[in-house]
Amino acid sequence: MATTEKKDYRDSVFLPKTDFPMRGSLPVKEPELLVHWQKIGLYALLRQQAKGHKKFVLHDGPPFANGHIHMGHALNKVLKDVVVRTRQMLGFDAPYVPGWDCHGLPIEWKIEEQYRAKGQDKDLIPVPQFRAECRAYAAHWAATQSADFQRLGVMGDWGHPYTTMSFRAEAQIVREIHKFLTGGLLYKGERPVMWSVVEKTALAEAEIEYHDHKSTTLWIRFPVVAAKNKALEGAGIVIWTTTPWTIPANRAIAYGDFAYALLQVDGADEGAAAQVGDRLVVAADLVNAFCAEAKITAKTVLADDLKGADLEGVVCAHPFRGRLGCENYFDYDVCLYHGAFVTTEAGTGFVHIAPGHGEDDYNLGRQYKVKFEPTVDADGRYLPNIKGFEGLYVYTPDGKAGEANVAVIRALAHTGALLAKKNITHSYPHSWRSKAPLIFRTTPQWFVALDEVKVGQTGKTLRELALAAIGDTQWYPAVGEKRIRGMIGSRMDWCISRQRVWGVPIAMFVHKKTKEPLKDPAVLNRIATLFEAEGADAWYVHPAQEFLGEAYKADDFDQVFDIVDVWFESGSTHSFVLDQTLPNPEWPNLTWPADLYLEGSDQHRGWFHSSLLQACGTRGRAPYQKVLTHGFLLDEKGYKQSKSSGNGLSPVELMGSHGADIVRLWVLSADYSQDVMFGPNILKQTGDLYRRFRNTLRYLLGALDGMTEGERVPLKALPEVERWVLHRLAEVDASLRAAIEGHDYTAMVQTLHHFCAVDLSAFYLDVRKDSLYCDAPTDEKRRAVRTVMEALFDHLVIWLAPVLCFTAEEAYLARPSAKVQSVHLLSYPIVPTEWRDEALGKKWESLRDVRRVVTGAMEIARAEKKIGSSLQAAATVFIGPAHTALLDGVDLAELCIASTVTLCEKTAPADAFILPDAPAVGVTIAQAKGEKCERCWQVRDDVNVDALCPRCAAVVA
RNA sequence: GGGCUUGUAGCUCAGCUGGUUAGAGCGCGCGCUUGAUAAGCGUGAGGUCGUAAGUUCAAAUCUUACCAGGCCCA
Repeated sequence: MATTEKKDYRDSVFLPKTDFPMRGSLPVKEPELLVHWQKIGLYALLRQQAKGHKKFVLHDGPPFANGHIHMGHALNKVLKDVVVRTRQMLGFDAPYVPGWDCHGLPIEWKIEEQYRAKGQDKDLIPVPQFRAECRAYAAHWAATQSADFQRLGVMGDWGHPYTTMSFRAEAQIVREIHKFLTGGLLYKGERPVMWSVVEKTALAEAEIEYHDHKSTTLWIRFPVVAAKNKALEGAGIVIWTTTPWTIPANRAIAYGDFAYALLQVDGADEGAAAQVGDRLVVAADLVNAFCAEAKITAKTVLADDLKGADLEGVVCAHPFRGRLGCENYFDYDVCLYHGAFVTTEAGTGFVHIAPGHGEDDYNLGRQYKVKFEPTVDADGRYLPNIKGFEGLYVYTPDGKAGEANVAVIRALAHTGALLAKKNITHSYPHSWRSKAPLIFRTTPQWFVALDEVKVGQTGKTLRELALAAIGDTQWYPAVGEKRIRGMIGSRMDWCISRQRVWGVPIAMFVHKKTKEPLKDPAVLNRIATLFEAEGADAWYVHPAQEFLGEAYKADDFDQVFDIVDVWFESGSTHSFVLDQTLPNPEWPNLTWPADLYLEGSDQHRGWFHSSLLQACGTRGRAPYQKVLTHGFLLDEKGYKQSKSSGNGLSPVELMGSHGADIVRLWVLSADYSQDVMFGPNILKQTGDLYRRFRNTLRYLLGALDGMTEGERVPLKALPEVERWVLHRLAEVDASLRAAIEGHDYTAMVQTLHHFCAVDLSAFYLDVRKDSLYCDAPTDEKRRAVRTVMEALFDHLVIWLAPVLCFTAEEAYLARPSAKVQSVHLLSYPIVPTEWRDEALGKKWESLRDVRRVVTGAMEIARAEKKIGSSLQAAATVFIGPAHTALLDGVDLAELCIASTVTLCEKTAPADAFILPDAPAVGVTIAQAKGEKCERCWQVRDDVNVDALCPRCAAVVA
């Protein structure tokens, strides 16, 4: 009687076996691995192991110690981590010391806010106490961020990071300031800032908000007293302003790059200030608009093509020249200058310039060396030198309009200079706190000179040095160079003083009489030494005389209490972190200059910029060899992420829900040289990407169950497919190294993924299932397969380690053969040169082309219900002579996972399947004849009574 | 408003210095497998290369303008 019951040989098949789970459960597993790394002291092991290797130092740009990390931080830190890890695995000693930027306004605000919430006046709090609270606040957030960065898998010296508020850092920052002082680069100047008369303080950009504001706009003529073009003499240059109170501060007039008209008034309405016969100059395009405002009813255009050459050198009188009560204060010349910022959008095409009361005004004034004086005091009142207007308020202490505008308008009307006025409502800066309108006002500030002074013995100015240093630096992407060059080339002197509390003081003394800063090294040393011992608080705690010593009298000096711009501080991190020439360097394993700075592209204006100026001013060159920038984080639609639009995702939450490796993989699969998008869809796709990597590792782990060294087969004894895999491994290795060299990590990830998905999963691993599952463990072929699979695993796990630092570790430790405590202690494998075999590579490309025709044909047979699994198929492959040599000795059935493949060197029949790419190959599919081997599932004609093919029968026996 | 910059299938990316029907992977549809199974294999459908002009025998690739973004300034 025939057996109807099928035999079950499942237990005799060598299926993959591993404890490495298919699902990562990363939120659970990753923290365990962090503990493992901590336990073995991984960072220290890495340093120890790489001792003596060539250094690669990435100097960390310090994030601000304020608030939770966001995806932008994650992007930046993961990139840095991958750079460091890949360099380390390439054989460098790549230490990483993370740091924090701890001083600055936002932290001050938070502390002020706490006082306000308690109803206390922060101005009554002693400075050291206030600073102590700022310090505690910064320390708290640095610790929080540190935990988050570590959770991301970022490897570094977390036990010993740098901060800008450590006593050592504060002391070194003050020493760096002193270098600029003694080098003569530091000077005191005046500069307009946004000023609140209510709070009596300068405001930073972030403290300003814009609201609608009603202003009186004026059309004012300035009589021409001298001009090259004689037609202009006696005419009036008409300016337009929205801030009447700045007229007493007027020192110049700016014109633009367009045509101006000279017109003669022929008729005017009653009440018009312009008289018949008056000649006036305005932009040609604005003649009609102006005449309407000035009630000029008839005019003759005497010229309409006056250009820069006509206007250059024109000298006007101030409208208040000779005015009674002004004591000749306004008798100076008002000259015309070209200003690129002048437009014809509104007004007259002439901009009145008060260098003390506007950014453009100030710059133009500096450019043409226009003399000016302070006009308004801290309370918003005209200073006594403004004769005729002294003591009038621009804005009163409660933020209301003062008398200044009205007084100025009245005076202008009196002198006949006022041609028209009109009220407008426009967007105007206000204090975010008091909501009062702001004014531009000059205040004394400390500047670093870019052009006026030579730096040390270099014979070059700071700007020249910086521009040269830009050329000596490698910029990735290359456009970065252009960007920073433009900024350094056109920027003004560096204003490094801030009237704040939480920072490093510009600790020095200025002689009360001579106004000369004291440069005595003994004094400066005492300052730095005390800072090193007690922090910068020392400046507020110790009496001035203690710093000055016995050689000077404190009464003769003003102590400077301005603090330094935080950009100067972060621009100095290279000194107190990297500089090995300082006494007792804190991180002796670092080097100066850094090999690499890596930050977002906004840092061309920020950290790259300030570090460059700082280092050029103190050391004559850039603190970095190479600068890499990444783009900004955008949402999936390409819009910027912001709190208000709610399109941001928290990396901390993502690590809790998906895992850090997913976040890391996202970073590395995006092109970071441009802006990087992120959102739910991209997250999902990253998860899919991840699973492919994870499952590839898992399959290899399962396939290698019980693998021993003795099982390995030498290269020469390997079948061709195995040798082809090794060839691919060699190719991938070369691609990866090239990608890493060019910082093209996207290519690195894509190469790896393509290899796993296309070469391995869809081809090699699939083809070798038969041998792996069914051949005897001692079978030479199966041993060859496992030899190659072991090589695959050993390479992949290391290649993936810099990116999937958790998953790679988990997989590595899952191998019983793991030789070291962590995959991260390994270097990239050196691929044996004999693995590379170009001819074999080409051959197998062609074989896979043939395979594609067969799988295509099978798909049709499946659709026709002729076959289900590919092992039910018997394929006939029709080839031309070109393929004879290619297929010689090749087991196509095995490659195509068919039960039989018959080669036929004939023209394919009409019903054969042909792919357009491979017209020389035709395939027909029939059902395989014979019985199914119940163990290997091949359909054969030699299956025995136990439903086994001879091979399987031998293995089972 | 200025400087720099981006826009190729639903998603992430390739497409070198202009040259045949624009590629890959993922996702999606369909099918197979049920011995990688919350997996694996096969196969199919998706793009007027942001828009519009122009240069050229020929443009995703060069030029200009425009649209929509981004960074930094004003």
